[in-house]
Amino acid sequence: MSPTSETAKGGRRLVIVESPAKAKTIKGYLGPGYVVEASVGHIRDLPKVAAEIPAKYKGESWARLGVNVDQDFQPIYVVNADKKSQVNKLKELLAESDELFLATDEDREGEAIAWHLQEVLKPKVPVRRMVFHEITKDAIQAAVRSPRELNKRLVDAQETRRILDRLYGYEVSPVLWKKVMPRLSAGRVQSVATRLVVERERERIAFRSAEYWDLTGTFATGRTGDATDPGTFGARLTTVDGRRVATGRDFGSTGTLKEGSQVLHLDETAARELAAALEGAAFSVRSVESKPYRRSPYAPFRTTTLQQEASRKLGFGAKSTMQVAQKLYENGFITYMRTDSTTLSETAVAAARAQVTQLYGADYLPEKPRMYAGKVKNAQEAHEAIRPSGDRFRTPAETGLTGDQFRLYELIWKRTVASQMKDAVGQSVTVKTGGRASDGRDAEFSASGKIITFHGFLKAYVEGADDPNAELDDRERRLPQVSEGDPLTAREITADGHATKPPARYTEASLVKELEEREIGRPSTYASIISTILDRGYVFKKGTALVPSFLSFAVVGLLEKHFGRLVDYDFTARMEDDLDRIAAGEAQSVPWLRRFYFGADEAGSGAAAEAGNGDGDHLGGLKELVTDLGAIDAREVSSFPVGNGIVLRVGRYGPYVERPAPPAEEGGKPEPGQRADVPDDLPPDELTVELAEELLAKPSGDFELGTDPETGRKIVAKDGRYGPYVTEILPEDTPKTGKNAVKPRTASLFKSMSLDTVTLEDALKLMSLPRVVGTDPASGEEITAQNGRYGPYLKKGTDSRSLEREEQLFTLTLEEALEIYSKPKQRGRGAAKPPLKELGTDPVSERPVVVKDGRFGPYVTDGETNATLRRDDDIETLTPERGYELLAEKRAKGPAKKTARKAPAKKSAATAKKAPAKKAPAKKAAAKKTAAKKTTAAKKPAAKKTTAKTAKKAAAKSSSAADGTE
DNA sequence: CAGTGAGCGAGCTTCCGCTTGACTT
Repeated sequence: MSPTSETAKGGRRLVIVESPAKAKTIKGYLGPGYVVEASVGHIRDLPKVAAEIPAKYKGESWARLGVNVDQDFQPIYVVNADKKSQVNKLKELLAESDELFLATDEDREGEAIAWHLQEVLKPKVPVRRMVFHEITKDAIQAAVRSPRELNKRLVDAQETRRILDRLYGYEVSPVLWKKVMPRLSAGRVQSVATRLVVERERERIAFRSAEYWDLTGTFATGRTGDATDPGTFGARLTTVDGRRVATGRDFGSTGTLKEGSQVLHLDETAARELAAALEGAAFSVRSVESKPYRRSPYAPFRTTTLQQEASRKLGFGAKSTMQVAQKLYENGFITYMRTDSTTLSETAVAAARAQVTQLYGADYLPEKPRMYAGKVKNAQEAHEAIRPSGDRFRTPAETGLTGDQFRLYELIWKRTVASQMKDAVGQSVTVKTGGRASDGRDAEFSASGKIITFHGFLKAYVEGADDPNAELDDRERRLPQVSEGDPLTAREITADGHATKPPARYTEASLVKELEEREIGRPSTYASIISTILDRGYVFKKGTALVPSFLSFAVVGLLEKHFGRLVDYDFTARMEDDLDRIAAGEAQSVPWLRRFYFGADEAGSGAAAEAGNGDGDHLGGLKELVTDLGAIDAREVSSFPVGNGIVLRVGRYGPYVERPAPPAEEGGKPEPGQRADVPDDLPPDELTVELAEELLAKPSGDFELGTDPETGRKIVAKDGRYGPYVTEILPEDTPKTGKNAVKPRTASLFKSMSLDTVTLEDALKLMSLPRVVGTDPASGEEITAQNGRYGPYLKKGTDSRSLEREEQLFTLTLEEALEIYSKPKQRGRGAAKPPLKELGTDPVSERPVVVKDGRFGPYVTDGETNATLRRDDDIETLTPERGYELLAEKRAKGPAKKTARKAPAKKSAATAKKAPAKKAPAKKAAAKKTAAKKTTAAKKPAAKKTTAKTAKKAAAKSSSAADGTE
């Protein structure tokens, strides 16, 4: 039953694959009668943001998660916004078809995509599941002939994974917003990736270097060198009086020899003395040892190895490697680039072998094709290895490619061809030579060389190495032809000093490699994992190295301490095992999720046994961990001792060092202590006590403006929490506490001024504020002009009036001031402003509805209920109906939310009232500074949010403090 | 992380895995 005979019957089939490029290729293999279209990846998912949650679930407590945790973790699926048009297209095509083939990838995600397609398209025609692992005509036609059923268990496993990731991400991230900084994130993959980078940095910080010395000698045979025999060779000192000389490997991370080590540790003096004593000594060859050398080619590329090699050889980052590969794939030059398989199809093997014979000759071709078994533990092998496409590989020159695409193609081509070539073989030789020093000590030197007699695959491809020294591995090194007993002359013997080095930082490529080995992440996500941790500010790049920020130390520290199980390196691996059992029908999704989320209280229950990833009797669920946050001390998780009593703290505006002030006297207010900003890009292992002292001694970012001629004090301009300001430096002996405390005069810059242009004159003028404008003849009260939180204002006793312009602080006359005071106080600029739009009368409250502009942007109000416009709403096009709808929504959820929130806050009712007062100050300046520091998008909302969280935190803190004293 | 004087509506951030264009700079 060939496809063509089916066509003759007039049946029309719709085949859906994941990728458009794949659809194009397959179309050619199936011919007429088949319509091949792509789903373009997943088409449905849990709602990502609040706006995507269907209205009917909006009031539910779990709606935020998109998963009904109270009812068997029922997920809410919505068609992805960017896939709606594609889904419609598929629906139309299906309407004209007699049969549907779901030909998505044969792995967990692919099976799920097929299931979602079936759910969304609701086909009325027969549905078949069709799978293939290579895109060749034979494979595709065979796949069409032998379809199978959808594997619902595999879909269950995927859904379980999806829900777990959602619960983890959307429950733990908010903990970070509350305890560290808004907009941060946590997730099964990114948090472990960040932890790896942080732990490596911790090792580097703890590392103590060791210095050790040895000798290098140049030995001559007495013969003149030629092409096959160099005549001389270099060798390194290995033993003295039979005792091995220490090398880097003999030292631990503490800078001392490893426990129980018997090796000889030479320092500079000892090395130089020995070198001198060996001068003129007679040497001879003690042994010549020859071993066969054999090396097999590397497996063809999969995603991670491609990323590693492109990084080492071409200097590409993971993201650009994938972008270039995507182009090559789309234009038909290579097979699919997101794969965990190293398997080549039969066609590919044949093509590679043909090319080996053609380019290198039959001598380089092994008798049988080489097979590469998958080394990746959780590999799903839905695709082939990454290789040149087609049944005949185009040489790089034949492709007509240029630039990065050419270079990446060449790399892939070489690696693929080399993978079907013979081993490289040769001999490795070790020559030992010894002599007696003038002081009687015996010194032995060793040299090793390698001769390759048959290059095999090395003709085509040599793998790059992260460590440049290791790259020499594949190179030849010839030693002179010597035999035991041959006399040698030591031409030169030099003492060399070495130091042990801390473990290297991860690069993008080595981190991806580590993640793959630990079964964390998938080929389609490796590049984006890097992007995520870079975007969040958890790591930054210094050259190719990934350096963790202090922020990541705080975040990882918190997660390790309070969510240890979730950032365990084996968490994902265990999850994979459990998912496999779900896919095999040996375990159930719901009990597994229940145990993860609600914990397992009933010991030995079926659920506990099935989840299988805990060790204790009682396993606290995620929900419990994120509900009770009292145990997480925000200050503690963001503080790290540096030494000398100095603490590094991660603040909302970046890292800073602090030397806490001495404890406050009885009843006195604690002093803030001495602080200094730490550059955002300072690698944590470079923050020494010395550097911290230096930073504290010379606060960074100060602009010295000069000296106040009247007081002799230094005047500086700084960037503070509330924006740029000027202040004076008080003499060291000024009392800062107690009764006679003197505070420095400070003043915010006017908006027209900037830190780098402000002059001493400006500063002195600003610091002269508040200015006495005059006395109100009516009351005898003094009227002053000053600059405050809300801008310039006049003050008379407790009565204040805002001024329009900052300059008025200096120019306003008493008459003008009295004029202002003669008018009633104008409250709030919003009140004076006319509404942005009038919408008519609300059907429920029967009040006029208008759109106003407020602190949080435009909102609709009927004078009683207020509702902020949503992201998609536009003032211009907003209809009255939409306005009523927003108000109705707000009325519906308003009271429910209030009671829900009040319940846990009972204890702190008294302190909670104070919070709003504290809330305001940080607002304006926080916005400014955040905007200045962060270059990423969406600055304003982030800064505004800070306010609320800070206030809440303050309230929470004071309440817990109060609890403590009871 | 400076220190001041009012009053006003919250809503959103975030996960991992599949896939590409459609957007704007």
